[in-house]
Amino acid sequence: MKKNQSTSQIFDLDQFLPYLLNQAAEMTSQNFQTVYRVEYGMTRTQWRVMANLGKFGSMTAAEICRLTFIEKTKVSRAVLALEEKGFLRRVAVVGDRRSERLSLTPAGSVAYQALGKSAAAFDRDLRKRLGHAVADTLEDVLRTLMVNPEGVSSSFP
Amino acid sequence: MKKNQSTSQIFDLDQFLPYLLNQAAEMTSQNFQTVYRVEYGMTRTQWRVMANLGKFGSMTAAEICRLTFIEKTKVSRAVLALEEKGFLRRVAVVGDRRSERLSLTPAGSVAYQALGKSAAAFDRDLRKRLGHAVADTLEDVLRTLMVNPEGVSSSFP
DNA sequence: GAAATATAGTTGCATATGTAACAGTTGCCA
DNA sequence: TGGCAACTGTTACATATGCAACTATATTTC
Repeated sequence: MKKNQSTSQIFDLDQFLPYLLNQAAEMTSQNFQTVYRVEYGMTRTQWRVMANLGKFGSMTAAEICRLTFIEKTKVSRAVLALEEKGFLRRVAVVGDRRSERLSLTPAGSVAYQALGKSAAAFDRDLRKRLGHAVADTLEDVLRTLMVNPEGVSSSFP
Repeated sequence: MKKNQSTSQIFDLDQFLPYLLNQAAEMTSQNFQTVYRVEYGMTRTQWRVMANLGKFGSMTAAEICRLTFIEKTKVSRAVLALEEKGFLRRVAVVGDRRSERLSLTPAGSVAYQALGKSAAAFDRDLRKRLGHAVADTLEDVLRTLMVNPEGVSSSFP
């Protein structure tokens, strides 16, 4: 691998936040993936949807979209898949026949608890490797970022 | 959206680093995506590969994999696509006939410069929205994380 | 209160991706 | 040397995803 000296650097990848975040996300997710995949035949999207339902109890698909930044078609299909596995149920929303309130079934909750336990163990392991100070800082910053999403998706390009 | 009080929380999504990183990555990447997609018909993977070649001048596919945590088949296909667009060329490595040294063609460099310019603008915009202090902290931590990947992919599960 | 506009969610189709299996090459070491 | 393990990169096939278009329902606006 040879460093490129020729071009005047307008742009340095190492400072590009979306890129850094992608790397980090990929790096940290890659191993946990095998847990929900081999044990429950779930995809990342399905796990993410399940985790949100586990946390919030019940939500509509649109709420999941807004909260997770996952595309609505991806959510739609994840919901269908989770329903077919018997992990999720839909209940009509009174007063709005467009949307449905989603929640985990008992079986879904059991799976969520089990996965959650693995996830917690994975997270502890990860934090140990990163160092607790770094991990805590990272968590704070990411949470700040999550809390202020308003501007992020607005004006570009 | 109704908060779930019933289950004793073994696991809180808000503290799960891989999840937070995924959200953040998705959130920040979503808009920039349209730039390389509509202007060059490129995918995220292709852009990531190109950006690395732009930065490092020349690398093998395996080096890209190690550096970016992108799967080798994904890299393989991105390389093929970039080659077909005329953005990338392969040169045999002397002394090892398994691998090829990859680099951008002049056309590829031009595209990279243009995308880099857009990316830099996007990043400035993002940092402004996050606040510079937060953005700088985030960058530092992510870079720290990148520099110490050794442990991350090792022991779990 | 009718028409225009916005929203929730799904579907069709092309494309991208993941996993496993593979071919070819190299390194090791007995 | 020979043979086995490790490595680089590609391919096959099933699955997941992205985008646009669509249905159905709500909301706004005049």
